[in-house]
Amino acid sequence: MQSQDNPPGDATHLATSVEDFSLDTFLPYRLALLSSLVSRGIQNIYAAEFDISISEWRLIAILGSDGPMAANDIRQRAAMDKVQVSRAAAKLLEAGHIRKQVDPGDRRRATLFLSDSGEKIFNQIVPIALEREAFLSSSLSEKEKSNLIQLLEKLTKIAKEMTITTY
Amino acid sequence: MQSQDNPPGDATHLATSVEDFSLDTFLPYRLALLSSLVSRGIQNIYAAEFDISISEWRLIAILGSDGPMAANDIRQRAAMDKVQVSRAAAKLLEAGHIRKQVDPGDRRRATLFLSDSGEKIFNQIVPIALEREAFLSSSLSEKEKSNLIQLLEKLTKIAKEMTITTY
DNA sequence: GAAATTTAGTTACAAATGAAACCAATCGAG
DNA sequence: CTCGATTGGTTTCATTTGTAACTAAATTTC
Repeated sequence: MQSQDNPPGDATHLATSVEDFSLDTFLPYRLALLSSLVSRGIQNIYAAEFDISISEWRLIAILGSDGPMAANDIRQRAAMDKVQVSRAAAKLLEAGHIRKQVDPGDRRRATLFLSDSGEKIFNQIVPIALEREAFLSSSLSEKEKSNLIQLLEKLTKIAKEMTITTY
Repeated sequence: MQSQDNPPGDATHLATSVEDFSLDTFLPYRLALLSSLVSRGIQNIYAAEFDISISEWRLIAILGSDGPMAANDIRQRAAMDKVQVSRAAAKLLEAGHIRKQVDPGDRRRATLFLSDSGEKIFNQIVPIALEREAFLSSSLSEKEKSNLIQLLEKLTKIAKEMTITTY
């Protein structure tokens, strides 16, 4: 039984009743599907060309665009959990793409920053990332793009409220 | 150096140059962040109340809304890979939430369908899922919602083309 | 100023995931 | 027929991830 304003096959309306339910219009599923497709594509590139993972790339991206900061700041900035950050940092340190300088005032903290090779990777990856992003969103108009980011932002805000996280 | 039409702090415009680059406006990151927040929230509910994972829920959702089908059809329908489907099906079989009937014409194939307990879970979860979805998208107008689904659909189509998958 | 608490970050272990190899049934060309 | 290729699905193994426990430094409390 379909309601009047949710005609069958119209994937642009969210379902409101059990009878209407379909994964196709179920927002969490659509998001998960798209995100996994996109991430996978990107991951392959980063892994093949630079031998780094997505979370390592995130650290590089943050340190590259925002400048040096402590692991904990990265955690907040990128909504990663501390284990993720710690692991990514450990790998990047070992690979020599970042360095750490222990804060003399508080020896628990250490400021992380890109090494020369880290800078280099950042400068190389950004254009590739932007190019892929451009291609991905090539079917959208400028207006649609900004619209999308705005919508995602709204949803993210609510999703954060709904989840009890340590982020 | 910011370009004229990408003012700093305006998260609604995608970056176009290395100087502009920020994770905040990087679509793949925004998607990954939102998707992981949403999935995590949902996963907790499904796990706590029904002891099933996200992929198991997907099988139930598909079998519940589209009716019985073979594992391979589920794979296509839900853009899951065959290992995922196989594992989810194995667990659901063991838990007694689905059953399988081997196709006598082609003994490699088997049709999967919900058992009574599977039906029950489906009927219980759908309202919860829809409620959460409604809450998640409560900050969006009807128009924005349908807009969003449409945009996600466009992106998904392109993302699929960009990725060489077995899906 | 010693004991309890909090904060920053790491480590350890279990569960989830991904890639590739694998098995078994069917199809299809010669 | 029959031997190679394809299809449907499972298993194996290595890597990733998530949760919780843990260390070490700093801060607070009494």
